[in-house]
Amino acid sequence: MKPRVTGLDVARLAGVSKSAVSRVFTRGVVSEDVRTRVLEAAKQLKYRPSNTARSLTTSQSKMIGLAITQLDNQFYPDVVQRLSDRFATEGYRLLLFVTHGDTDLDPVLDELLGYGLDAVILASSSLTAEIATECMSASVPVLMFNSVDPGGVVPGISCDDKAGAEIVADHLLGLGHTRFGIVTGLRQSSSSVQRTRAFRNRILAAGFDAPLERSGAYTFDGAFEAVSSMLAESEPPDALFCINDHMAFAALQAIQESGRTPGVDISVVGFDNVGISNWPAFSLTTLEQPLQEMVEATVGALLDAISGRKVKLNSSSFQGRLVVRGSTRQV
Amino acid sequence: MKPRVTGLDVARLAGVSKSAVSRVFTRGVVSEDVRTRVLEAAKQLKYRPSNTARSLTTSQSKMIGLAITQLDNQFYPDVVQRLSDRFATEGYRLLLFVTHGDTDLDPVLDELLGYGLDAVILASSSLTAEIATECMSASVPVLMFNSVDPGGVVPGISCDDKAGAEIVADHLLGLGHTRFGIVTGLRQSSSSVQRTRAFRNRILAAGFDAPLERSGAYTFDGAFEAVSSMLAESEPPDALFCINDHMAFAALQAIQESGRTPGVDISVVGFDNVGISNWPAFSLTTLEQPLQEMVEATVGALLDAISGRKVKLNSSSFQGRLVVRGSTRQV
DNA sequence: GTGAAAGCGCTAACAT
DNA sequence: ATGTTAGCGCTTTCAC
Repeated sequence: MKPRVTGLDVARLAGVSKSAVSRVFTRGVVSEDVRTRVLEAAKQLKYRPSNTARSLTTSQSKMIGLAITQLDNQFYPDVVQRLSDRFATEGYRLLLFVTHGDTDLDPVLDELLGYGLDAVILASSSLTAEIATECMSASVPVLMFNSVDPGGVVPGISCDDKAGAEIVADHLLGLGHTRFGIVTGLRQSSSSVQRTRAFRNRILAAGFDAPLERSGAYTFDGAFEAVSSMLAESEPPDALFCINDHMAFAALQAIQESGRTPGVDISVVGFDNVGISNWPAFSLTTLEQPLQEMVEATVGALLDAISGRKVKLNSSSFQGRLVVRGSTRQV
Repeated sequence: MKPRVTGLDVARLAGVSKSAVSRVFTRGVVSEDVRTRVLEAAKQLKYRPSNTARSLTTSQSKMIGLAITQLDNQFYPDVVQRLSDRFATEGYRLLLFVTHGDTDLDPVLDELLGYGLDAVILASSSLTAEIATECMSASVPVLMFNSVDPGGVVPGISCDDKAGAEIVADHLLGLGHTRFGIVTGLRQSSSSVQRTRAFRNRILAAGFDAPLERSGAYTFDGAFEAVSSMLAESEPPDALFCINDHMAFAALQAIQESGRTPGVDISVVGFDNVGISNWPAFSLTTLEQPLQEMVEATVGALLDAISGRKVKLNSSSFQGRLVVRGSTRQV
């Protein structure tokens, strides 16, 4: 239980003042002489400035809050990884708030605000609006990731769901499919709603029956169930659009289990292009989200907001691209 | 840019002193009357104690550092999720340090120590020893997760690799297999080394040739390559032990691509029992790590260390159990 | 039970 | 360029 090494210790050893030490570690103006002496003393003492104390004076914690769900959907670990990487190079770290459907929001809120985060990213489809407005009123920059605020007040970075779903529909239509099904996510999820609507409209506009719709609730089991039930219909779809890859994997397996072959008897398209989509076992045709671009935009926007360069964040959406693999009928 | 609401603001509104407010929010001794008035004022002002300021006085940040790699291996997101959940209920949050093979350690180290973390968990096979000793010398409790320090100085929570690998070997032996292969991880990874050694020894002890060994470098592609090359041998193995599930999935697919059927022509066993192991597409026989127990132990130990109840942490390992599925030959 | 005062380790004016 | 000073928002003796 040795007492913490403080800036004062370093100052004394280097024969300078506290402020000199501070300046060295904040890239302030210092003579080369002092700098080296301080650095030397610091190394000797193994001194590191306390981020906590620094936060108190600068009111910059160098921490970004990340609220996220569903780490079993590979899309999210990927998001975490990339956000963490980009922010790390900017000197920020992510403080994690993994939420569940049944998480009570209030305490989380208290915490979020209590930690003095420099910004908050909401990458979970639920619990967004409430927390977001609280953050905004506490003037903490907030951004939604991969979903958009229906109320239009919380800025968000997302994929162009409408355009993406239309590309998917067009692809399926182009393949000559005639009976469509769609596996949706959660009702409160903007992306699920958008993608579903856009897909449906496109199919209708092409003169076909409205797609069969079933919710997979964003879970593997839910989607498996949904697809199995669709396949049991008298006239099952010959083309399936799954709102995300995670559920598409379930679809693929439900189809196989029913004795059909994906890409032959029935086409399946996902959304995200997560890492395992290209595994031979799946070879999933999917609409790729430009994840790195989205992350880049998120980091950029938040950094702007933190530095005060740009007070008001605005939403932006990015265009995905279709990655055609074996799960859709070959022409 | 409204100024932060401070405890003093609440005190004034409630007509009490700063200390009274503090006591209310730290479960100190306060009269019921004061408590309600303070709470009332706090709510009205939307006051939350600053965790930063609190940290400075208490030297408890309520944050745990988590260093981790390989978020594309589902095992780790699962670890993150569970650790986050358990710690959250104890009032702690995880600060994330996602590292890569090429990450430069020094800056990460500075940060780790700078943030004033209450404890650190090292769940990445690399970069462990160096950081760990630094933490220990700064008297920050450290624990390795899912790997053990070869030097024996850093305490760790892990699965009993030796026992696990032996169970796997025995199972394969019991199935009547005769030619074995093993897909290893990284040389610097203790679990890889332990599992490999124990498996090999068991096979040798049973009177068979030493297993073919190939490194998959913990990556999908690496493992795919490794297995493909094994299958191209003149006498390919009829049973494969993959050091972890992530690589076992690659093995399964490499086998399929070679025209063979896992569970029929060749048995495959993994290690971890990650969420997708039971997906029909894989149906992977695997040695399940008692993850929740391990997490429980980690949280418990760290909490003890933080509170000072127990100064010296010790290592412990947990017994896994074999989950038999379709990827191994049916008897 | 409550308030006053000291101080956690740092940064940022302000002097010099 | 460097040192002095005054806090940042909180907890915690210490008196009362």
